This record gives sequence, structure tokens and C-alpha cells, in this order.
Amino acid sequence: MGYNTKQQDAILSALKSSKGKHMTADEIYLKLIRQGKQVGKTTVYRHLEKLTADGTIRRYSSGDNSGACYQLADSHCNEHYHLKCSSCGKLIHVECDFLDELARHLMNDHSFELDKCKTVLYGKCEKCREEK
Amino acid sequence: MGYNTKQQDAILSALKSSKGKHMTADEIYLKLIRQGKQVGKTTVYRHLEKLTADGTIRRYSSGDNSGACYQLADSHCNEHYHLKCSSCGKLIHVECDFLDELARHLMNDHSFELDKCKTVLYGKCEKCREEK
DNA sequence: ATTGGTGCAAAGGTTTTGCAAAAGT
DNA sequence: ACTTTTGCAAAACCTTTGCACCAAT
Repeated sequence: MGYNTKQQDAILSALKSSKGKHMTADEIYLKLIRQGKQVGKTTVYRHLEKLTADGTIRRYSSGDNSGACYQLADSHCNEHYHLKCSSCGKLIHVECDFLDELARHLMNDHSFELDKCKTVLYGKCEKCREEK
Repeated sequence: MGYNTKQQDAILSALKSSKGKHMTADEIYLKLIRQGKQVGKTTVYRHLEKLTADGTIRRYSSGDNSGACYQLADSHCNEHYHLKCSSCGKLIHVECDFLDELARHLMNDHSFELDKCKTVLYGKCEKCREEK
């Protein structure tokens, strides 16, 4: 069971080429269409579901209600923060090992296993702070 | 601006009566209907939006794609973490000044002003970790 | 009287499903 | 040949919006 198809490869490639940054189903679909690859949106959704189920990729909600985001599970998402600006909506990826300290602290002092990938820290980015 | 209406009271009461547990917009709506209270789903959504905006309640994505969850914010939310267990859905309030260290670090090193109230750290609570 | 609140129906957006045709083995 | 995958159209969701009516001040 399990055939090899162009669509499957294309969808996985799209996620791989986005180097750790998340993409919505629609963004993946549009990217493939722009590359001239023939895919249906339904197929994108079906593969994202499968890839999420078998752990190849991760799915998380984008915070607002504009749809789910996906990204490769083995990308470097465990090594950086996700900062989301409440004003402009920008998602900022920040590589920093302070996150590990936070995770360690939560585990040691609060018995809580932090999911670094799903956690998003909300606040205000530099640009938006300057504007006020 | 701001009238007192039965619907407003009813929606807030529903959330208060479910202390600690989150509810979806639909669950709130159904609860009120079953209580014989006259409300429209639109009204529920509109109040949830307002209450979220003014900080009375908090909005969470439920992880899967079954819609957003809401729950009463507690007044001391600026002084503690909010840990949300992805498995059982429990919201854990943790008083700890490590959060201030985190906020300071984000500001100093990443020019990002953390909103402690809006930020929720996702992961797995002690009980759910033990079950696996 | 004036202003804000309500709720139906309709629209918006994302995700899922039914099914016949196409593609992989 | 046989089974899985595809993709269109349509449905199923959750949420927002337009608008006429109602309620609170």
C-alpha cells in the first residue's frame, strides 16, 4: 500500500524548500501551481493529513483564524522561538538557546513538558513599538 | 456606550459557571438555549469578541480544527504563566518570576515586548505525561 | 429620541467528502 | 487487472457581515 506520485513528492518538496518556516495548505497549493505543477487543493489537504499523522510534518494553528500551518518536523523549529506581533501580525522566528533554559525550567520546577513547536509568544515587535 | 443586556449577562454567566474549563462558542450557545434563554449564535460570537478584546476572557485555539475555545481570564494573569496542556486541555496558572526573565531577555536581545497575558505556553502536563 | 444590541439569513473562509476518471503497481 | 490516488464540485464547518428590528439609556 502506498504509491509514489508526483503530487506527493511536490508537496513534500514545497515544505522542504521553505526551510523551517511554516506554510498554510493554501500557500503550498499556490506555490506548486506557480511552479507549473499540477495539483489539486484536495490532494494537498489529504497529503498534509497523512504526513501529520505519520509525524513527518507538524501542524499548528496560526493563532488567528486564518487556517492551520504546517512545517517539517525535522526542521529547526525546536531551536527557535515563534514570536507573533499582535499589532502587525508578523510571525518572527528567533534562533536562541534561551528557549532551552525556559523548557528546562518548566520541566524541572513545574513538571511541564514544553512543546516548543506549538508555542507562540505574543507581544509587540520592534517596528510596531516604535510607531507608538 | 455599552448597554446592559440579558444576553450579555447570560454569556458571561455561562463562562463563569464553567470555572477553569474552556468552552467553544457553540457550547456556550447550546448551554444557554437548553437553559431556556433566548440568544442568537451571532450575539454569542460578538460578545466573545468584545470580552476577549477587553481581557475579560481568553481565547485559545483548540489544537485540532474544531473551533476556538474561550475561558474566563483571571485578574492576576499578568503575574503568572499560562500553561496549556495539549492533551487534556487543562489551563495551568503558574506563579513564577522566571517569566520576567524571559520577558527581559526578549526585550534586551530581540527587541520584542512580550505580552504576558496573551501568551500561552503549550505542552504536556504532568498527568498526561505519566499516562504514556 | 437616540444609540447600541439583537438575530436572522447570507456570505466568507478553511477543510472534508462523494465519486468518476486517471495513474501507479 | 487491481488498487490507490487524484481532483472537481459540493457539502460541512466555524465565523463574520448586512440589515431591519428591538431594547436600553
